Amino acid sequence: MAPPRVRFAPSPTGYLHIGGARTALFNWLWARRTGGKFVLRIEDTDRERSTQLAVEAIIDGLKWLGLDWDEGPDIGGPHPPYFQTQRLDLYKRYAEKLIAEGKAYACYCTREELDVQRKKAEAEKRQFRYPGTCRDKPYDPSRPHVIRFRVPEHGATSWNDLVKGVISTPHDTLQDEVILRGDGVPLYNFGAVVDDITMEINLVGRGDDHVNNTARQILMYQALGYPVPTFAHFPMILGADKARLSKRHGATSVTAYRDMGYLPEAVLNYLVRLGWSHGDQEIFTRDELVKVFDLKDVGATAGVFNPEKMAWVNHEWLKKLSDEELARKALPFFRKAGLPAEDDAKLRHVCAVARERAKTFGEYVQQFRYFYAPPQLDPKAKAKFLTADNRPVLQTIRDGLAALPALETGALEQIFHGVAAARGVGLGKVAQPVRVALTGGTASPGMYDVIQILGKDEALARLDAALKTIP
RNA sequence: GGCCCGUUAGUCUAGCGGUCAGGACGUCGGCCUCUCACGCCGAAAACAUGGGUUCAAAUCCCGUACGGGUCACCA
Repeated sequence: MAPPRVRFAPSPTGYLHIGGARTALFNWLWARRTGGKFVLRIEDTDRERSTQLAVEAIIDGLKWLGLDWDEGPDIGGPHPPYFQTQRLDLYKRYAEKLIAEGKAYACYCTREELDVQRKKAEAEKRQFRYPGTCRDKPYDPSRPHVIRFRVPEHGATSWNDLVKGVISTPHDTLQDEVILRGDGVPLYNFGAVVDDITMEINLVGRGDDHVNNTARQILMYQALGYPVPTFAHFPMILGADKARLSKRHGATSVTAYRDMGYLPEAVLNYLVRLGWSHGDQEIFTRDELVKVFDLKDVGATAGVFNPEKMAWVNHEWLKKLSDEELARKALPFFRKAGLPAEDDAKLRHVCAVARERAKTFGEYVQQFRYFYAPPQLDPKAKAKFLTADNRPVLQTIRDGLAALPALETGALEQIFHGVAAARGVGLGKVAQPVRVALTGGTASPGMYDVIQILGKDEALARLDAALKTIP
């Protein structure tokens, strides 16, 4: 069998959506797995909504995820161009071929006329379908017209969907749909078919929402005299309320997750598990996926996007990175928050303690900004721990620290344990007041780490500041 | 509403006629412990429903309910 040629064909009407990213991922994986080709095509025939900005956003998103294409915009390929609006003559040629063979025809009905009929049908609670008014009218290119595809009136078209099995669509649910607008721009079903034919796409993997387009497209392949590709329809991604995932469910763009401090490996990993599985395995590297991914293992049921699990996956990936990698990747997030972080030993130490405690770089900044900015004193923590009773504890720790030549863990241990022993209390009684003084709150990494990260001067300054708040 | 697709714990899923229905996120409890987190141990939690077929059904068939998709000179 010829190596698969698959494609991702987004319409540039917005950013790269989570759902689109997964569609791209499944196609990409299949191509990489089988040694096939992955083609990127921009379906920009909706001129009202398509923008150059969106094209760039989508390309950015794909690149960030590491989903590289073998043919497409900016790199070209054997079947250019890769923007539909630059292929208009092609659609026209194919449409004329259909007209010449009586498989398509010009329709002179105006939008207004059709709207009237549609309204009437609606009023009568009838299903409106184009009645074939112009089916047998002679072709007069000089009159304003659209081109309609002639659909067989009887019978049904079926195909064996790679993920859903056999699906059949009765022809009487179809209509002679418009394939070319008055201005010569193709409609989705026709444009996609002509492009998939000319780009030699032999496996079409796309979202579930295209199932109802498939029969008409198959009819077009047949009318045009080309082999019908294999189809695979991936289940939808839903929001928590089981409605199709949309903005109101929260962040749905891939780049939003990038900006929140997710790793592309993690986003990919989470997405691939939504609708696909490989035994009990949860964490996959890209290379592993390329080895084991199979379209046959894609499930048929829609899945709910679960941000908590995605965060968990990201955490798993973050935990694998070295302190150096972590620091390098986290740096921009601290900077963006206006914090004076540098790619230095301090940041590496911050990341070392953050690694087990935060799931995204966004959380790194949120949870550990006190390493780079004055602590925000939590009133409840202050009331409980920055008390007159604890003054001697803070003072002793402060003096012990001040006398220390270097902030070695062993030395810090000695100070803290010494104070605890002298007062006959547990370490917690000593550490908590200090923690509040140093970080502003009652939850933080271990005290020795915190002190080492802050450095002697800053630690002393914060202890002094805390002592001043105690009457 | 017509047509199409789907239905295993709150969520993602394994299962492909005989399993104590497995794993993961989340939740709860415990251990560890200077707090938090990590880690480890443990718990609760699912085959939508009614009929068939079969010695045997989460697995096959039909109905019902529920959910989703789609019905444009959008994609």
